[in-house]
Amino acid sequence: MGIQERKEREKERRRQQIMVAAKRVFSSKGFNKATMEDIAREAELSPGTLYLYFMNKDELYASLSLRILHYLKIRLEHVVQEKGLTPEQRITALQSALYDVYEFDPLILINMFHLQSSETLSNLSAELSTEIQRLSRSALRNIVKIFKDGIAQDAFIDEHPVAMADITWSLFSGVVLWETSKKLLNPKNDYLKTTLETAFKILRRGVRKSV
Amino acid sequence: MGIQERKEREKERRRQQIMVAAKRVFSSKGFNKATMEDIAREAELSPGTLYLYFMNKDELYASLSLRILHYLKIRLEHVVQEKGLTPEQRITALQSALYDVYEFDPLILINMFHLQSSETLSNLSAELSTEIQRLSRSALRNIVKIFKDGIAQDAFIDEHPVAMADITWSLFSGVVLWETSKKLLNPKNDYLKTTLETAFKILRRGVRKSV
Amino acid sequence: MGIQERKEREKERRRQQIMVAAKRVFSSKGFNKATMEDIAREAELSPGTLYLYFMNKDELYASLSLRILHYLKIRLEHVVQEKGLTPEQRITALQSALYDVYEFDPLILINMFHLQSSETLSNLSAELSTEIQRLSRSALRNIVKIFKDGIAQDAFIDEHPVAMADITWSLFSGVVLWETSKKLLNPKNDYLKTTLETAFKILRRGVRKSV
Amino acid sequence: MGIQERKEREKERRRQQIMVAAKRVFSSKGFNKATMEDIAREAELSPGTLYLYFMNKDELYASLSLRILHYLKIRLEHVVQEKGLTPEQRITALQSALYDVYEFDPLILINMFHLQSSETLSNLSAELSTEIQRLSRSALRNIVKIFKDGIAQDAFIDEHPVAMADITWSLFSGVVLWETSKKLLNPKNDYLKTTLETAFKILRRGVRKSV
DNA sequence: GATGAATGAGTATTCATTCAT
DNA sequence: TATGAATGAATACTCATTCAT
Repeated sequence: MGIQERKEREKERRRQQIMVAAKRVFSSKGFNKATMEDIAREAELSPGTLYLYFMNKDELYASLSLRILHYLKIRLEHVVQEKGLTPEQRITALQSALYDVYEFDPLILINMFHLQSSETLSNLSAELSTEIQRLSRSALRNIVKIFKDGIAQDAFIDEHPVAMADITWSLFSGVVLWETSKKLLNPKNDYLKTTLETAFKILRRGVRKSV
Repeated sequence: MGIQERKEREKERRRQQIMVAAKRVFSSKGFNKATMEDIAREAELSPGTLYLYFMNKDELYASLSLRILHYLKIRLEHVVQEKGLTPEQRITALQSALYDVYEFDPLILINMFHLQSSETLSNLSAELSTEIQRLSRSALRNIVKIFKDGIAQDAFIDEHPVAMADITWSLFSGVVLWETSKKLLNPKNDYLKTTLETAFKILRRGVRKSV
Repeated sequence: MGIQERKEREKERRRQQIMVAAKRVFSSKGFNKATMEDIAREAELSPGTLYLYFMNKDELYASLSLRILHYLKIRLEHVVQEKGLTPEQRITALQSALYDVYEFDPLILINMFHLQSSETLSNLSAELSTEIQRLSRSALRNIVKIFKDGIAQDAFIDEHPVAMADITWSLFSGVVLWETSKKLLNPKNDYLKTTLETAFKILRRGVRKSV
Repeated sequence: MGIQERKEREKERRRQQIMVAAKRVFSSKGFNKATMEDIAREAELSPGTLYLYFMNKDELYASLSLRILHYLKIRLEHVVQEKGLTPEQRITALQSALYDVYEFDPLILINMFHLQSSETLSNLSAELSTEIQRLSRSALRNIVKIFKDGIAQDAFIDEHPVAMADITWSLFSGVVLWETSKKLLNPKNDYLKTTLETAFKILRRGVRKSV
């Protein structure tokens, strides 16, 4: 391992350390109320150091989304590559993958949904912004593939598969947002998992080609 | 018309004037970047005057959500009261009502979805917060009714109708958020309406009781 | 009674109404935290009306001092005019008069002490400012007289009587301020009356010409 | 000197720098009209920096009182510890100590008297508020001791020594307030020192046990 | 006279970011 | 690299005062 590479690794480790701290702080205080000093304290670093690894607060925030998008990408690739599944089984696998993504980092996922249509995108470096879009697209493409295959195998109705992927993703994020908000107001309300199951059950029935 | 009533009306007109201005400013700048002074300027009033009609920035913001929730409530009541519709037709009517709500005020609707799982709820006056919840619940109850009736008439599968209502609402908000965010990144992407149609088509098929 | 005079009286009555309200509000909130609207509400008038009777907040505040200074003036005149008192008895009568002034309006008296060396004097109308000084001087002159007489009758030591009057007034206001502040911190501490008695006892002994 | 200690010193120096500036500004403009920006400018610092050393405006203000109370405490300890003084000489030493305190910082002392019965106490940190009370009490206790000793030595009349200490302190603060306010109105009036001397002369005579 | 809605100048405080060490 | 003290721009909110009715 060259010295260059070692440095690279060390730098990456630091980035991770900061992101872990940022995740905790953003999750508990929300983006606006979380201060850079909060994050620095949580990471046991000084505020100045954060700026050696991230251009600004927005970019630090966005990098968290990146992390979960990475995980999403990988999980969806697995779903598509899994062998021997019927199209409907593959949707079930997709559902399960999405739920894993939710569990990987529930609060960041929700923040990410916020980020998507928000005021923050303009502050990001072009690089980061591109990367986020690349990952999102890759994820969506894999979902599209599931529907395409289903249609090709005459298992699914012949709707536009891109739209069907969008709908699936919308359904997932909508349920997560809505159930989370209900739970915020009333912590006893924890039906996310069963609601998600019912949602996908309806989805599967809705796209299934009846004979 | 008594003098009391006239004043009441005048006051309500002022509130509307401010809300219209606030809507424009919040829509174009987002909540955080919009300043009270921006809104005052847009409303051709002084900053102080805003505080005669709204306790603080959060409350002004939330009152915009209230307005659209009122509209939602009324629209959904109509859907439920409409005579002579089959359960599936009623879902179609629901879809169309929801789309109207979206058109009534697209940006505020989206902001409201954001608001739901956000940091802002604590600053609201108890009164306003209660009102928001009351309207949301009333809206949901009407959607539940559609599914209950459908099940009672043996037209829909026998899933928990509350969950089905949640899913419908999630589907709607998810599609609106997702399509809007795609459109933000690429303004040519305007598939919201058709995506929503496909989504509800799948939904109707998904809940339909096959013979 | 001419119409002019009736108007004059009506106006004076209104001023009193406002001053009573102002006294309550200033006493409970202090000068800075009391708003003109608070006072208007307490007086069951509109804010604008206050400005028909008082030039501004400072002047309204100062007029309260005026009221207590009037009372002080009258009380001290009585002390000096009372017949057949020895010089020491007259100091006792003075003490009792001052205590009455304190009771006439405890909080305003304290506020008045504040006013005297404060930032507020410049805003007052020349008229009001002059009046306040006129009354203060008249009060002090009467105290001076007591000491002058005592010296003339060879009952008091031959110190500068103006200084002795200043000291008496200082002693009174100092005790009131100090005991009040102690009572603020610990409401059970209510020794003002007895402390004042001891103070004047010492004063009498201090100025008495020993044989 | 450790690095820790050096930092501590540097920090204390900064606090002093700010307090010196604050004193100037508060003295010339009064509490309400002095802005934090004024003070920052006077201290040649930015407004934000002030908040690194003081929680808020009230606390900065109160810290000035603290400074003079420290001085008072030390001066009174000396008076009590001084050897070989008769009780009356000790009162004279007390008078001279109090006058030193006045000269140490005339305007802040006066502000402190104002503060005592004012609206400001609630905003202070518990810590600061406690410290102020602790110092005040310590000061008073030493004055009490002088009178107790005088009584014990049969030099002073047998009045309650706590009351006598309160009266002494009241006399001092009353004279300072009153003479200062007279001087404000008429700058030629500068009799504070002689009035204070007369006041203490009367006090000494008043508490002296005549044979 | 009386009103009270509207004004708008005024300010304490926060916090992302920088930069000398 | 890392620090953390210093920065200073930015802003929600208040309230004495005015003036059209």
